[in-house]
Amino acid sequence: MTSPSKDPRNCMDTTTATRSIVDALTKAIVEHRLHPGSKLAEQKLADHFGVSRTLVRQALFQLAQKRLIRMEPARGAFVATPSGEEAKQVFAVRRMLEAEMTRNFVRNATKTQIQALQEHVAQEKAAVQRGDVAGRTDLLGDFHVRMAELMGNPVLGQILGELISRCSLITLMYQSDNAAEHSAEDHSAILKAIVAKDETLAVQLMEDHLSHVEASLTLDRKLPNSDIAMALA
Amino acid sequence: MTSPSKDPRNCMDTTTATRSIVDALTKAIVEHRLHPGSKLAEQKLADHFGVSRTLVRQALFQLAQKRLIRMEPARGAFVATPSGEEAKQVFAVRRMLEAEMTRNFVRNATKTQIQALQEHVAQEKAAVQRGDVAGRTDLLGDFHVRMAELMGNPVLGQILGELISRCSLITLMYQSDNAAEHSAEDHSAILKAIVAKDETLAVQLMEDHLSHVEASLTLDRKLPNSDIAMALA
DNA sequence: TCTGCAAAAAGTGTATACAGTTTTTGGCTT
DNA sequence: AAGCCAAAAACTGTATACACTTTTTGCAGA
Repeated sequence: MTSPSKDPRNCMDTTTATRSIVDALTKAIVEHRLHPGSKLAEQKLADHFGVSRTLVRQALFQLAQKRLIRMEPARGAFVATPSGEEAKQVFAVRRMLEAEMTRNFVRNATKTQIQALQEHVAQEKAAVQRGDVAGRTDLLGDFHVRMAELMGNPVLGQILGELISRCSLITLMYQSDNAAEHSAEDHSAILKAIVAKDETLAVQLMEDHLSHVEASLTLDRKLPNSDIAMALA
Repeated sequence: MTSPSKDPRNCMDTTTATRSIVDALTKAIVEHRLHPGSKLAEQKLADHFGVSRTLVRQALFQLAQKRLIRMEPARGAFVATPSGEEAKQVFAVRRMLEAEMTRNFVRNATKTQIQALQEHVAQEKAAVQRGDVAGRTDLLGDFHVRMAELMGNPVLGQILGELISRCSLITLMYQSDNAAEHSAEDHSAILKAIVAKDETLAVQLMEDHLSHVEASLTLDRKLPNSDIAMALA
């Protein structure tokens, strides 16, 4: 490349550049288009996004902080392969946060907010029925983030969003059967309890829901997929 | 502190370089040696740490993700000035997490773990009595992180650690009177309830403790300090 | 003296260069 | 043919270069 100065194609917004790479990679990982253990070579990503390695590296560091990838010194970045132990911890934290979140939601939610959740659940059901796997996974996770945001607590929303992203990796690695339809039903039941202002029931259903999702995984199993995938890569 | 000499040999562990900058800046912010709103010029930091701007920038991006600094496009990085609204949200999340954490701790903690916490509280009291402000602040926050780690849940520990770092900034900006001694007493009371295996009381005391810390702040006032400081900078 | 503006200085955003390390490749030995 | 070592290729880690933006400085005019 011998054109050092003016590049006519330089129309990319400055601060948005790194963020858009983070978002694209996050989406690819969460949507399971990048598998756990996959190598993320900097130059290849740079070529793909049409930027230099500098921006790719910044994005990779941020993803590492979100635990969606892991970086090994001098070896590069790989899509994370969370252990069963870590998976249990993530679910434990989610239960802590979401139980209390549900309690507060029952107490303080306005009609408009409840209506927003109802529309969301309707979308979930539609996605499940039309067999839209990608959209379904997205919506099922978004239910929880949406609830956090509706509570007017972006701090909670962001933490929960990151935990849910990690759960996306976890469910991919450890899923035994697909409990997605069941999740949509769980959400519906939780919402019904919220509408009825039954605080105790709503909290209980939320905890049960998360425990059920966790229980549907085989967290105590070996890690066959990722290790073999890496070994063969 | 003078920066270490430039070593021609590559003896610095690769991943440790950026991390050490993050840790140093985090410590400086949490220990209130860098005030909210202060400009963090990249070249100055680079000179101070004896590295290039590249590593400083990586560190700054990570600090921005931890919300300890904010980055404005083309204007640079500044120590964060969390709003009262954000402060309330952080405390709300802490209450959610730590209430449940305390409950689990009462149920599952071993004698060794309780003993570790007791030693920690003893250290707190010592620091308070000898008037060691920096060590005191550090230890008071660490009590909560230590508890999370003792539960065998590093995921929780990290999230809590980041929230507590943010609280350090918050207390600096909004503190009206110094409730540090009172915090040490609170910790002592919580621990007593844990030893007595009184789950309900321990949880209640923890919630009260956090509410008390939050209440000791004047979160609803305008932000005079930081704005003026920045305007005069 | 104060205001306005242009030039300079400083600073950020991105690309590229280069050194050191890891991985791959290819040939040589057994 | 299989295994092992050396050279090459690929890749990561850090520094530097350069374009563009913001801030400061200095001077002319009112």
